[in-house]
Amino acid sequence: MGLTISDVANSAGVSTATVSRYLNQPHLVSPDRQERIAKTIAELNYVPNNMAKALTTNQTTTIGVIVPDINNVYYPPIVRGIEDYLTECGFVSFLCNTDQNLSREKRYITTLRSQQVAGMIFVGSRPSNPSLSDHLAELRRSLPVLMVNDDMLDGKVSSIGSQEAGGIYQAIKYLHSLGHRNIAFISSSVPLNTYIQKERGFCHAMEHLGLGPAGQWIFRDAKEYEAGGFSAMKKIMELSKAPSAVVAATDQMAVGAVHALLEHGYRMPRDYSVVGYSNSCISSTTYPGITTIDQHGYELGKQAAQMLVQIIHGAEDDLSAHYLDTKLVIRKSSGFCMTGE
Amino acid sequence: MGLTISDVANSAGVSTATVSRYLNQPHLVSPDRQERIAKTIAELNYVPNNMAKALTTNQTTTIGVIVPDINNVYYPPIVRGIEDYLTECGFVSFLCNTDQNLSREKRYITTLRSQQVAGMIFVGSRPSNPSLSDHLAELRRSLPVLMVNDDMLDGKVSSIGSQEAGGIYQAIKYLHSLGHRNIAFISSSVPLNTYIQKERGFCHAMEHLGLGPAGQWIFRDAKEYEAGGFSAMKKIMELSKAPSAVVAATDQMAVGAVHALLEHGYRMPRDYSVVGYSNSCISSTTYPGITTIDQHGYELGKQAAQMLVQIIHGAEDDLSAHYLDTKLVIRKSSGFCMTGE
DNA sequence: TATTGAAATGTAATCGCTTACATTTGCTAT
DNA sequence: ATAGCAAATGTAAGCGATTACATTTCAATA
Repeated sequence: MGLTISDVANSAGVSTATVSRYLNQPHLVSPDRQERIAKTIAELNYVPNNMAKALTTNQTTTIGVIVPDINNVYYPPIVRGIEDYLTECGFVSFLCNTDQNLSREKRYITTLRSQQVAGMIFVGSRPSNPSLSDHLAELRRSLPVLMVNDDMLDGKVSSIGSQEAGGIYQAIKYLHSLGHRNIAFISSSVPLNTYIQKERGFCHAMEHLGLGPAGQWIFRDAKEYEAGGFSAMKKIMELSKAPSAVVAATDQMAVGAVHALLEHGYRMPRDYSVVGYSNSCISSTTYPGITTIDQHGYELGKQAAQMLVQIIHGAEDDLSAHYLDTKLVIRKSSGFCMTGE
Repeated sequence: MGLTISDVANSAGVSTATVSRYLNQPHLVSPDRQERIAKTIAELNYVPNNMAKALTTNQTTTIGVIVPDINNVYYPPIVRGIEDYLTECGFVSFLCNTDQNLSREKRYITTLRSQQVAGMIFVGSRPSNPSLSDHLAELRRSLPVLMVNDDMLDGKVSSIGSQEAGGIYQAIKYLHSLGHRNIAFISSSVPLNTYIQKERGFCHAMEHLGLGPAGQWIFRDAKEYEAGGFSAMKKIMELSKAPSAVVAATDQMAVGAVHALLEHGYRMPRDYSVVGYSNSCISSTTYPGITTIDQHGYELGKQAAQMLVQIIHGAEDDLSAHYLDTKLVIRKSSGFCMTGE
């Protein structure tokens, strides 16, 4: 505890500079001293003080990871992907939960800046009002920043995400191929870019397939998650012209919808087909398993970390936006349309 | 970017010492200078360099949080609880995933030590071979350390956990009250303390209730999680003397068991009652919802962080082990025993 | 008015490390 | 033998903060 580089230097009978070189550029140290220093370090159980190193070199190997809520099934795979890649590269990550609360986010940014983080990754869709993200564009001017699952600051902050609109399109096309024609979309009125994107994908798909106008089929609830899906589904069931299939903007909403259906005695996929989004763990643990659009969260996180590290190493053509393809995962909540028309 | 305290001092026409005092002990600075310094800091958007502070004061406000896998539904609530409390106290947390891999854990410990963390929290049950945790007892000698959900180093490292044996006892008592007499327990042969504890709770309960000997009713699978529960349940269904209820050591195993039952056409709670452990998100999103033992993960995390902060501030009667009470959460997977005997 | 002491401020050493620059060592080429 | 050079090592300044100690300020008291 509290050993310093000069303790090691003294013990090994060399100068601090030599120890430091051994630690950072071993090839500059003669083999015999390398051995002596190595032995001393092991004996003393010396661990370099990274604070001092950071202070001299003016750079750290810490990254801030800002996430709405690690408790939301959506994020753990992404965070895990980020962490795994960063660890591989010798970085450590600070985890911060904002609950989508702007002032919490700003407070964290200040804290992370004072920690001299080498960069920050913002995970999750952002408010659709772009000015609520101005501070990120500003931040980007002095620090490597990357956004995951939101590209709305295009041209200002690099990002990576999944093809959300495309994923929903995929879902609709799949349902269409099963014979479904009346397809509802469960979204939320919470003003986040992700809902806008997915609704857009829904509208495009419906219109391309000649199932439009799509607007009438979009149901937005003020709540997100299960509760939102549940009450949106209740409204849908009351419609005189009921759809045979429902796509939800998130797996959680899909779960809520499924519960509403089960509660009414409906069965899937006989009476309704339900499709979610993200292939989070809950879509496979529910009964029936929910068909969903896999957004490859873990991979998303890994690539995000990779991009950030590239930016940090200055080896990037700067601003870019990458998109991962989504993949349809078929489970038991969806099937052929049984509504004879 | 890169502003220092002397930039602020110059700008404000005071010495660095005064600025530093303003930042740390404002009452030592006259009101007029406070105002001037505040204004300068705001104008310049100065953020103190915590590396430098850490170096001089020889203490940081960072905590290492070591978790097996943030992607496992068991941990996010705990981590979130930890993070929330730490944030409240002005700390930041490093998140580290070990996958129960000892060398990963040790590597992280070294990294965290070099980051001069003020303390570490180890989340999750540890291997039942106590010598695999010797390094934690050792670590504790030079650093505040706390364990969550494992108390096997009693007397060496403080800990907080849930009453695992008691929780299982609660579950058995509940099933007994519903008329169940033949109750199986799904555990894992992975050598973790948590399984040992829970099996112990199971045996106690069964014997106290006169349902023993309990050993014959314990089914251990080599796998954990859904897969383990699934195959354990398959074996249970093959028994000539089938139980009417099953308790699983984790919610994931319970989910696996439920799937196995559904696959065989059994219905819950008519044919089988199933109970899980931890009240993780999946126990409420499955169908039917799974009766489970709530271990209050979020609260556990909060109190863990609180204990660690106390240890850091030296305000603790040192080594202690706290246990949160568990709570039975009844859902649709359990009910009266329907097996006429 | 001179003295005193508390309050406010400043000066400068220090934390542990890196690194530019200086020095030493040990060859090679003349 | 010796200049010349590369490799290995050492010396010491500096990173941005804190803080012990020194100094200044100024109001209260004699």
